[in-house]
Order: sequence, then C-alpha cells, then structure tokens
Amino acid sequence: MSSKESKNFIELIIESDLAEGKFPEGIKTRFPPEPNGYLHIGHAKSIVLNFGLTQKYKGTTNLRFDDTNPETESTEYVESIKRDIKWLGYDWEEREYYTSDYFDQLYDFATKLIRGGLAYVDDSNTETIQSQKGAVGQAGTESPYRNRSVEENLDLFERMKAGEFQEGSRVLRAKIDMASPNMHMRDPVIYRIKRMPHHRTGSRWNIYPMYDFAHGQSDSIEEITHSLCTLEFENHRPLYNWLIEKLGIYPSRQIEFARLNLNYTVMSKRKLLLLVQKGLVSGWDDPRMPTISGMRNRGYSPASIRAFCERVGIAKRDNVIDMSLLEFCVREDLNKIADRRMAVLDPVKLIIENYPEGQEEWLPAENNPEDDSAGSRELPFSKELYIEREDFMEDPPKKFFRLAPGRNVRLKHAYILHCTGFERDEKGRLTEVRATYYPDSRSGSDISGIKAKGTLHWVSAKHAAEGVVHMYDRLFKVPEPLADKNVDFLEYFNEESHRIIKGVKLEPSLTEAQSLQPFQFLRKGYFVRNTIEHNGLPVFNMTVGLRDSWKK
RNA sequence: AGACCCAUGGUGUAAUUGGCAACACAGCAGAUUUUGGUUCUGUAAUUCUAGGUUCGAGUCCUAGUGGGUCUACCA
Repeated sequence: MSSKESKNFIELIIESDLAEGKFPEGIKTRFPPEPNGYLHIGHAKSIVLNFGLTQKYKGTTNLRFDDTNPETESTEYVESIKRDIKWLGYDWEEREYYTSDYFDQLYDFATKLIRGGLAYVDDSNTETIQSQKGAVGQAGTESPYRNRSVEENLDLFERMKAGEFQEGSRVLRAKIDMASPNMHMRDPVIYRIKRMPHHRTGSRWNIYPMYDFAHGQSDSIEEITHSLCTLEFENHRPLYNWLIEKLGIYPSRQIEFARLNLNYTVMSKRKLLLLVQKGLVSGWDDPRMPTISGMRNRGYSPASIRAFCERVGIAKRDNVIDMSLLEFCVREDLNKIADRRMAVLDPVKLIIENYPEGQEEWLPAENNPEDDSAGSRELPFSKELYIEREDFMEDPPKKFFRLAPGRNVRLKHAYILHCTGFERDEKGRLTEVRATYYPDSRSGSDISGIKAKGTLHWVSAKHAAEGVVHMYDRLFKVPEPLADKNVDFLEYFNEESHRIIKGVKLEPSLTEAQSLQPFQFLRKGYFVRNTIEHNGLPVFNMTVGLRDSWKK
C-alpha cells in the first residue's frame, strides 16, 4: 500500500510476540462495545485498530457486547452497533459474542474465588463501602464481613443469585488489599444484586458481574491474545492480571492506547446524549454529531473514516486531532468517487441577451474529471440561467475572477460570456445580471480565441429543479469546549452549526439522485442526498466544502 | 499532594532501539487548470528543564516541571 512503514507501539509488541513464537495460531483481538449508546468516531478508531491488526497479522477479531448492566442496555443499541460496524466495512463473521452468554461461567469463577478465600460477601451498604475505601494517599479499612467462612460466603452468594436479597443489600467483593495504593485493588466489588430484566437473559439472573469481573474473564474465555482498550483502564490492569492469575485462566494481555479527541466537538457518550436531550441536535444521527450514524448522514464515506483512523496513529499520549485532517480524508476519497453536478445555492438570474429566445441545447459534461469511467451527462442550456449571487460584483477587487461589468467569464461546460449590465431593486439587492455570449466559444469546440480567467457554475432557469440544502458547520465555537472546567461546554454550542437553504436551483439530473449518494457540487463542496425530502423537494446535506484558496 | 501513565514543529505521528530529527495535516509562496477543486513544486517551524552515563542521547539514568487517570453496587 503506502511506502511509509512506520509501526505503532502495539504493532511492535505483536511483532515481538510473533517473533518469539507465542501465537502460532495467530492473534485474537476483540471490539467490546457496551450496547448502551451509539458508536462514534472514537469507537471507529478502536474498530479500525482491532480489525486492522488481525488483517495485517494473521488472526481474528470478535465482536463482543459487554452487556453486564441491564439498566442501561438494549437490543436497539445492539442493532445500531452492528449496522455501524458493517457499514464501516468490517466483518466479525460468526464471532458475535455477548458477555451475558458467559454468566454461568462467570458465576463459577466467582465461587472458585470464594473457595480459595479470595472473595467474600459484604453486607455493608454503598456508603459504608465507600467510606471504608479510604482516600488517595491513605489506606482504607477492612470490612467487618471480610473474614467470613468459605461456607457462609458460598451460601450467601448462592442466595444472592437465588434472589433472596434486596438490591443494594449485599455485594461480592474480591479480597485483595485495602491498603493498596491502587484504589482498584482495595477489595473491588465484583458482583452486585440487580433485580432487573436483561435484554438477553431476561429475569434469569438477580446478580450481575461488574466490568472488572466480566471484561478480562470474557477476554480469557475467548482466548483474546491482545486486549486493547483506552488509557483510563490503565489502573485496572493490575486487577485484570490478578484475577486471571488467581483464576488460573487464559492470560490475555491488556494494552492501553490514547482515545481519540477531535477539536470543535465532544466525544463522550454522556455529553453527546446531553446534546440530544437538550434538543440542540436532532438525534444521535444528526449530521453534526461525531457518531458513525451522524457521519453517514453527513456524507462521510466508510473509506474516508478508515483512512482517518489510520492516519491519526496509535500512541499513549493525550491528543486532540484537527478537524481539518478528517476533512482532508473525506475530500481525498470523495474527490475520486463523487460525480460532479451543478447546483446554485443562492441564485440570481442571468440573461444572455444575444441568445435566441426559446432556443435550448444540451451540452455534454463529464461526471468526474478524476475518473473517466464515470462517464458523462447532458446539461440543458438556454437564454435564462441562474448563477451564484456571490459570483457577481459591481465593483470588484483586482483578484476577483468572476462576473463584473465589462468582464469575461466562462460558464462551465458552456460558453464564454461578456457582462453587459445588471439590475438592482429599490433596496439595492441584485436582481439580474445581463451578458452576451460568444457563440464560437462553446466548450470542446472553442475557436473564439477569447480567454476568461474564471469559470462559473450555472443552471438553466427553465430546466432547473428546486431543492433544499442543509449546510453544516462545527458543533462548537471553540476548539476545545471541555478545556475550561468552569464553563459548561454547552455554552460553546455553535447555534449556526445548521443552516437550511431553500430555493436552491439544481441541475435536472439531481432529482434522480439516490439517497446518501455523494456528489460534488461544482465550486461548492461535497453533498449527499438526504434520506428524507422536504415537502416533496429533494434535500442535500453538505458533507464538507471544497478547499478554498481564494481569500479576500 | 498516594499509585500509575504521558511529554518531539501549530496539530498528530515516526526515528533502523544509542548514530545527520522525518512524514502527514494545517500555514505561506509559486506552476498547471474550462471547478479559486484536483495535481505539482518550493518554504518556514520540532526533541519540557537541569544534571549524569557515553566518542555520541529525542532515545538510557536521576531530579524537577507540566499534563492525564484513579477513591461508581457504570463500562
């Protein structure tokens, strides 16, 4: 593929493992989402990493739903997650697993710990357990229930499972070290009572394992060789390893990397949820959201997201990626695959004075200059056209290449024009531009010898289709809305992040566009057909603008 | 201020593991262009600080500084 052969630290670890002959059967990774929300670009980084690694080296990646908290999880999320992963272009084949499928094994693991004197049932309430936890620089105190007999613990745990106790009345704790400088080792809770139906196991269970007693064990059950997670789990690793060691199960290895942050947006599920709940966005799949579903509606291609995730790299230091890198990746891909079309977003009438009344001709136009196989289409041309309001200036600066009195300009795929005049209404608003055309300057057969500095896009007034365009901008007004802990990030919400433009003039072929089909609107940017219409009119979402090196 | 982790141009990520600090994005300048797009060329800008080891340190050691994570019956 590319010539750069630089490896990230995880690849280095894997290569060294492989060199030692550790995994003759190949490596195994997993992508372990909790089905309690939608996937975002940060998850995409993890998906691309996990699946990418097993594609590059030999191996397999499991999809595992980490569903140990029935309170927040649902099959609706399971479905959306599966859809997003597939859309990104990854296939977990038959390896679709659920932590809830391991509940029996996990229960056995817990009893094994109890029998080994390494876990105990604690009758203390939440507050007591919290206060006994101690503080960062100071040891905790041991629970009075810490030294119950194995028999009593077994009996109590069995009855917790049987549903004999109320929620919150008892927990199972690992017996480790209340004085450990690592808070996670101070007798962590590993099972809690929850009388609540689970999306897969129904009401079969009254107790559910905690993350620390489910994730690592599931990795082990699946014989995951490299369990990749984000930095905040670094402090959990000693516990992860302790449990594997005491249980004597497959030694999966946890490796942490820095999560993805993007400027001008937020990445946490909780904060994204807040935007939805406050009605600041239309939903999880709003095109402004950094969710996979939002980006899909925005028109980002799977290939561009994958390319982006590969370019950001994998390391352990906190990072904030420039939105411009994402936009670059999107343009890079769309430039190659998006058919060109013409659409006038802010139309003003252009009259070609010397073009015969009633005449029309159909001009050939290539669909994509970057791809000959994309073919061409025909564009209707006539005496009255629409051009972009901003493409005319009465008194232009020297570097303005567009229409102005007395100036020439090329109409893309058509003729060269000479601007002869314009009209404004009483409020000074431009209502019409007038010009003459050079009949022998037609694109492809230009023998006029006239040169024009600029080229404009246009749409024939008579043939134009009407449409609606949704313009999008960054979600927040500042690069790092979370940087100042004294300011609520919602205060930085960009009220102008969504703008609806009506009365857009579209070239006729655009009415046949497929839902989510990407286009480049010439000189404007990349757009996709929205999945829904607006009063019967086609709607297009702006994905990203074209790079614009014309600064005034 | 207990433990753990991190520190390389504006932003990210590399550096054959101790041997001339590079790649991408962004910026700037120019060429090409029937999209002010694409493409191409050029350009500026980098090893947190102080010691130490070494012929040689971005890399190893010590201390400091700065930042992150951790005290949920969430994951």
